[in-house]
Amino acid sequence: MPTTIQATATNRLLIAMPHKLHQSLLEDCELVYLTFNEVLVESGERIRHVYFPTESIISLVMPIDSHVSLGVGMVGDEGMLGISLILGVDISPFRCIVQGAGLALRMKTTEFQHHLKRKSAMQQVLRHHLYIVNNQLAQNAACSHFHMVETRLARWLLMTHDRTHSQTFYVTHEFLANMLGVRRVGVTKAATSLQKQKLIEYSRGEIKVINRDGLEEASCGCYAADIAMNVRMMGENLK
Amino acid sequence: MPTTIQATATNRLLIAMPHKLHQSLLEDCELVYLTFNEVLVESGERIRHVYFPTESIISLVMPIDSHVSLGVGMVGDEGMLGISLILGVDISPFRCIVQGAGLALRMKTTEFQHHLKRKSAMQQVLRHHLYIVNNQLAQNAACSHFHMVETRLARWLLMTHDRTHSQTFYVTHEFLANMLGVRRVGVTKAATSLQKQKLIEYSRGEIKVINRDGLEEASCGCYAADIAMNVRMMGENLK
DNA sequence: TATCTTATGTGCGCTAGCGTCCAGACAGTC
DNA sequence: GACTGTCTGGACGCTAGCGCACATAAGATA
Repeated sequence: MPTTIQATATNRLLIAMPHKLHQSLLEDCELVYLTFNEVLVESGERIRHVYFPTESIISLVMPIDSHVSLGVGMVGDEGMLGISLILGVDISPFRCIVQGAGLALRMKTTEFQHHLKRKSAMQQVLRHHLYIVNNQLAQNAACSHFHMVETRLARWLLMTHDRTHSQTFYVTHEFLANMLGVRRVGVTKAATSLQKQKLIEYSRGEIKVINRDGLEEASCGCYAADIAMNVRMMGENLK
Repeated sequence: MPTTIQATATNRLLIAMPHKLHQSLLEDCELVYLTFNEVLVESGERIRHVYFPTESIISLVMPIDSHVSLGVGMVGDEGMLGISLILGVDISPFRCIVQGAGLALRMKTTEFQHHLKRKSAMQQVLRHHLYIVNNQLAQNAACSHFHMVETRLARWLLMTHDRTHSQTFYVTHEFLANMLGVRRVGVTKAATSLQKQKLIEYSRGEIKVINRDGLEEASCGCYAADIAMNVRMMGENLK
C-alpha cells in the first residue's frame, strides 16, 4: 500500500517551507526505499539525486587513507543529502551511506537546481540547514579527537535514536567502527559496557535503547551541544 | 607609509570578483593590523566585522570542554572570516584567532550584508569558498583523529607557509598545541624531530622552513588533498 | 543434521599521547 | 648585573586504543 506510506512520509526540512513550495517540491519527488549499507554517493562523485529522508538515516562519511574512514555527519528527517548544491557545487565531499534502512523522498539534481533558482524561501531554509551541518562537522572533529569511544558511541546512538521512529534499529559493531573511526573490537567493548549499565540491549545488530536518560549522561557534551544548535537554528518545531 | 601598504595589500577572494565589485568592496573596507593571538570573534558570538586577510592569517578554532580546543580551519589571503554570513547567520561557530600577525581588510557586517544582497557575482565566489571551508572541516576531522602529531604538524606548517609571504613566521609550541589539540610537550617532540631532519629551524617562536619538499613528504596526505581541492574549486590562479 | 556466514567476545603485547613536574635557556626590564 | 617572564626540552608512570589472532554463538543454507 504505497499510497498510505506516501501519506505518512514527511521530512521536516520540507515541512519548514511554505506550503505551496512544499507541494511543488513533492510533485518532483519520488518515494524510494533505501537499504542498509547502500552507498548513495561516493566521495568526490557527482550528486545525481538529492534525498530527503523520511524514515531512513544517511551517514556522511569522510574516507581517508586506504579503507579508513570517519563519520562526520548524520542526516535523518531533519535534513537532506545534497545540501552542497546550494553552494553551486554538485560534487559530494563525503561518502553518503545508508545507516538506517527506510523510505526517503528523492529528486533529480537538475530539478532540484531548478527549484533552487526560483524559490528564495527554499534557499533560506536550506542555508540554515547547511549552517547546522557545518557545525556538526566542527563539533565532530573535536569530539572524535578528544572523547573516548564509549561516550562517542553513546552520542552516536542517541543521534540515531532521535532520527529513528522506533525503539530499536539495526547497526552492527563493524558499521559503528567505521563511523567512529575505531576498531570493531573497540566498539564491542564500549557496547558491552553500555549494556552492562542497562542503557542499551543488543543482539546481532538489533540495538534497543532501554534507558535514554542514562545514555545521555553517558554521552559527551557534544550531544547536548548538537541539540542546542538545532533548536537555536530551526526553532522548537524541529525538536 | 600606509598608502603604499594599502596599494600592495590584496586578498585573492576579492581579486576573484569582477573589477567593479572589487573596487566597490574596497571602498567600504578599512585596513587594519591584526596582532598575534588576538581573538577576533569568540565562538557563538555575533560577527561584527568580516575580515579579508592580506598578509595576516586567522585560525578557526573549535573550543570543546574546558580549555581544550582544536584548530579546524585556516584563513589567509585566499579566504575570509565571516563566510557564514552568506548562509544568513551572523553567529560564528568558531573562535577566530590571529595566528599570523599582519594586515587585513575589514568591513562592517551590516555593509557586507548590503553588498551580498545586491551582488550575485559576489555570492557565487563566496559560495565556492564556503564549500572549500566545508571540506577543510571534514578533512581536518579525519586528519586529527587518525594521523600522528608529527605529520599533522608538518601539514600545519605547510598550510601556514602557503599563506605567509616570508620564509619565517612566529608561532610558539604552546600555540601549536592548541591548534593540534595535543600537549605542548607533544609539539616540542614533533618539532624537534622535524628540526633534526633539517626540514625546519626554530628558536623561541621564530619558525623557518628550510626544506619545503621534505616537509611535504613528512606531512600526511591531507595537505595534498587540501591543495587539490583548492585548485579544483578556485582555478589555477589561486595556486 | 552438517556446514557456512555473519556477528560478537577475549586475550596479549605494543605505542602514541597524556598528566605532571622540573630544568635549562633566552630576552627584556629594573 | 640581578630578576622575571617566556619558550623549549626531558623524564616518568599511566592509559586508551591498536594490530592481530583466535573463540564462541546465532542464523542461514543445504
